[in-house]
Amino acid sequence: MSGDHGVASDLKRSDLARLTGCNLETIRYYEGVGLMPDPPRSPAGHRRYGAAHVERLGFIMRARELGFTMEEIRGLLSMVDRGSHTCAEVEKRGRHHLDVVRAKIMDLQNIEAILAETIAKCSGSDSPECPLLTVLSDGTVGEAD
Amino acid sequence: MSGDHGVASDLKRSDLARLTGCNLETIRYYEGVGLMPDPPRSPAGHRRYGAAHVERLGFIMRARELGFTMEEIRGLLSMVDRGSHTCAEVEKRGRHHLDVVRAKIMDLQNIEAILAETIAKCSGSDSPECPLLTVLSDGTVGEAD
DNA sequence: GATAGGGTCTGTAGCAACTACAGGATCAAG
DNA sequence: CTTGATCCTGTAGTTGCTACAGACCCTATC
Repeated sequence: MSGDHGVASDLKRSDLARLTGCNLETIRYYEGVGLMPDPPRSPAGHRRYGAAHVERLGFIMRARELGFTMEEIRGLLSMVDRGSHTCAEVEKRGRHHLDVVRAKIMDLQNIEAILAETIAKCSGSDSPECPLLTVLSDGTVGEAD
Repeated sequence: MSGDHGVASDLKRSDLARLTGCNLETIRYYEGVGLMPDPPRSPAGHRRYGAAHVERLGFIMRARELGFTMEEIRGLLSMVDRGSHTCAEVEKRGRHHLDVVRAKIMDLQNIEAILAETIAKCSGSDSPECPLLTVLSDGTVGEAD
């Protein structure tokens, strides 16, 4: 090997998958939807990746972990690709996403409260009477305790 | 009209949709996947619903609002249909679902914390330097403040 | 009785965001 | 040179709907 500098620049798809933790097939999917660039190919047509691909896929995966949608990621990446990004714009998009995340948390907390409250009233017996079924049947939450 | 008793028992699909707030097409979908029974038909083949259908669809929609999956709802409904349900069993399933909901909340709260912490460091300027982009590029959260 | 406009019927395609397979080509080791 | 692993492509499946096309039917009006 000539010059082992951390990340080699002749990676197979499976190498990229292993290095990033991304699913093998998902790499091809991201290529198909335009999030990852079409990589160079070996003479036999096999994809060859380099350090830049590792970085880009890492970016995508971290964005996914933070719950960004593919459209949002596409937007962020294309700004960066064009070099036209500013902290102000990125922050704006980040805040929007944060709002969405907070809204989802609140939805789930509502659900959590109703479930917890209802289940707390369950007898756990063999009776067919069940507060949870009542809530589902009637929509009556927290009434007539 | 002969005897207007609250909910008529000769409802069209659009009536059922209106009464339950369910989307028109979704009713057909629930029928297709077996959550709703095949309703009786008018001579011309049009679906005719009654009070029992309104109740059942209401059950399904409330369960969906609480985040139950279709498989979970299918399980609950088939227990009730067979009359083989007990509060103990329903509670067990409810608690399992509650665990899932709580896990989702925790995931989202993690995301929320990282996003909020990172965005708080944004300058909001026209500079291309951006803490959020740094996090996405490097995965370095909350380091070197 | 004819017609215009709605509603209903069926099957099917589309959405997000992947994941998994089938069937063939290619590579790397023994 | 053969074997098994990996790679290639295209396509279908997942969850839970939603929406459309094109054909039928129902009701009201003239």
